Parts: sequence; C-alpha cells; structure tokens
Amino acid sequence: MDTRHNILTAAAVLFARNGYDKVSMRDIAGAVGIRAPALYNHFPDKEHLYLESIAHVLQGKAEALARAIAGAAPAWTRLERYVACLARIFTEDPDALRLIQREVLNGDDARLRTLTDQVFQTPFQDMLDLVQELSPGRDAHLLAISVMALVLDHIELACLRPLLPGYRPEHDDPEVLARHVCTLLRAGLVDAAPSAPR
Amino acid sequence: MDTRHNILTAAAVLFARNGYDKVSMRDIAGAVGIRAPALYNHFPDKEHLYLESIAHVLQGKAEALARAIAGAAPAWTRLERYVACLARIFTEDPDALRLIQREVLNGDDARLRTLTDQVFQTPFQDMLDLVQELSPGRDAHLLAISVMALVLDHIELACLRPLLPGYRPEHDDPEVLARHVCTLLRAGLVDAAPSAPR
DNA sequence: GTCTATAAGCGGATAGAC
DNA sequence: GTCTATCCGCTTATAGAC
Repeated sequence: MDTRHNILTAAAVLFARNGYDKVSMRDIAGAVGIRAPALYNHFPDKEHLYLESIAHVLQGKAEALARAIAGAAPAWTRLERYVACLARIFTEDPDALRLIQREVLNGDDARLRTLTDQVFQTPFQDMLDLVQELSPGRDAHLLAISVMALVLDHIELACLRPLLPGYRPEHDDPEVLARHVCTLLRAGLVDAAPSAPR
Repeated sequence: MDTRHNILTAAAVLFARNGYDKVSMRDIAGAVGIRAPALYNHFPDKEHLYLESIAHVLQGKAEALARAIAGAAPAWTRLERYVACLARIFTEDPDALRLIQREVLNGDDARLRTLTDQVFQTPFQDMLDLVQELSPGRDAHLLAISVMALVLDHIELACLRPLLPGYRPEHDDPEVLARHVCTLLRAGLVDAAPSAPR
C-alpha cells in the first residue's frame, strides 16, 4: 500500500537492467500500476526518482559488510567472512551491482563522491585496515581494490562467463567464488609448487 | 579525408563516454563537422554505426595480447608479459574498456556472443592455457577470470579510486599495476609470512 | 556526398478535473 | 493522490535539391 516504496523498488529493477535513458516515467508507472503523472506526487523529477531508487537498494548493504568484518576474530577469518559476505550479497541481488556499475560509468564527479561517502567509504576502509594488518609492507590501497575486484568482477561477468571456455554452473555459486578468492589470496596462483615458480 | 573513418573514431569516443542513448546522430555529425543526414550515406542506421564503432576500436587489441603471450618463454614470463600488455592497452585507451563495460551491461545474448567470438575468445583461451600450465590442479576458468579482473577492474575504477583512502597517483601507472598483480598472483596476499596464516 | 526541410514519434513534465 | 489531456522539445530517419 506504500506507493512510494513500490515505485522505488520497481524503478530500481528497471534502471538496473535497462539503464536510465531506456526507462521512461511511463514504464515505471506501468510497473506499479499507476499513470506517469502520479509519479510526480512523490518525486520532483526523473533524476530524483533515480537517485532515490539507488539509495533505496544500497541501503543496508554496507551495514551487512561491516558486521561481517567486525569482531575480535583473527584477521584471516575476518577477511574470509568479508569475501563470503560480499559474494553472497551481490550474487543474490545482481541488480544492486548493476546500479553501481552504471553509476561508476556514468556518474559525474559530484555523484561519485556522494556515492562514495554514503556507501563505499566504510566498507573500503575496513578492508584497507584488514589488508594492512595482514600484509603491512604492501600497498594497502592496491590490495583492497584487488580483493573487491576478484569478487565483484566475477559476478559482473555472469552474463559473459557462460560463453567463455571452461565455464561450469557451480562458478555462479557465491560460496565457490568466495573459496576460490580466499585460496588465491592465501597463496597466489600456484599454491603448492608442482612446477617451481622461477 | 576518409569521412567514414573519422565518423567511427569520433562516434566511439562519444559512445564510450556518454553511452548509446546520450549520443545523438547530431552529436556525432557535429564532432566530424558534417550534418546528421550525411551519416546515413555511410551507415544504414544508428545501431549499425554503434556496432561498427566498437569493432573499429577493439580491432587489433586482441592481436596485441596474442603477441604478448606467444613464444617459447617460461609460463611465468609469458603471464607477466600478458598482464603488462593488458594493463598498458586499456590504461592508454580507457574508452575501449568503457565500450566493453557498456556492452557487457547492455548487450543482449546475441551481441555478447558476437563480441565473445570476435574479441574475447582467443585472449581468454590463451590465458586459460597459461594458468592451466602454471597451476594444473586448480580451476582454470576461475583463475583466468581472476587475472582479468585484477587488471581490468582496477582500470575501470579509475574515476572512483582517487576518492577512496590510500590512493596515490602512481596507482594509475600500468607498470605499477602490472607489478602489483604479478606479485599477488605469485605469492598471495602475504608474500613472506610475518603473521602466519592460520 | 552533403545539404535543408520535414515527417513521425517518444520523452519529461504540467494543468486542471475528480 | 490519481486521472485525462496536452504542451513542447528532441530524436531518428527520409525526401529531394545541389
């Protein structure tokens, strides 16, 4: 019965899958069962509706990550929990990841800064602290980006991977992904050393 | 003097930075110094122009990667060359990467398959063979995706990284990125082992 | 091959009745 | 709050002169 809430969730799905320009106010209204002008009773214009729908979807994702990394467990355990949580969140809600991708591609400086401050800042800082603890001598920024990239890029390529050689359906399982990423982070490409590196 | 070539390169830049819908035929024509209807002397419609501009930009990128990985050098050396080449190509031409990102986000199944067959297939297969040689017991598909992700996601986030803690300008240097990725692939997060994992 | 003029349609947004 | 009716600008694409 909360029309405003219905609009935001319906709009987020449409924007995530089709992009801002390919979704008309008529499309959004149709998905909620009303007419386009009624949308203007809830939002001043299309851009405000779009920005609020992003915030609506990303709400709570950052908190879930913060919980995963918190606590007094050893750093490696917290990293494993973080990676598993990240993989699970965006595998279960790929539209959220698509919205972020579109925003990174299209957002101007101001919007990227807002998104960073409201969503990315805290989880990234947590990851930064974690890798600094695990690997004090290395560049923490590069490492934190790499951890995010390993998890998120894999999910972002969900449409493409089935077309590439070696694909198997279990690659889409977030737990399989998380284990793979943690193994790679633990020991690199060659874990044991059957063919000695160098 | 080759109008068709000028159109394709100008259109690719516009499409990469603004997206398909935000670029009008007038915009493209304006960038080349002609009027919109003149475009239809060279391309049947906007979509054909778009698809040809992508192909025009991605032309040659796959070959460069193939050259980097070829030869009789040790597998690790070839991997290092591949990573360095990948980082260099897309740091120097970020518009090409943006076009790929947009295509992955928006492309339907048919277009993704075409793009895969014409551009991604060979470089990915090369990488697949390489990691299979380096790490026979592991899942080659997951590993190949991870290598790509480590390089490409870092470059894709060029707009966002300066807003995140720990950023330094040298992170945008493709050689710095390549060294970082290779170090990570060689030994994982913790190279020596000051705090024993587990 | 490029131009001007124009067709035909869709987009966001508003006015005003209910 | 939602509706119908409508405005107006911009878009792709075509027609036909040069």
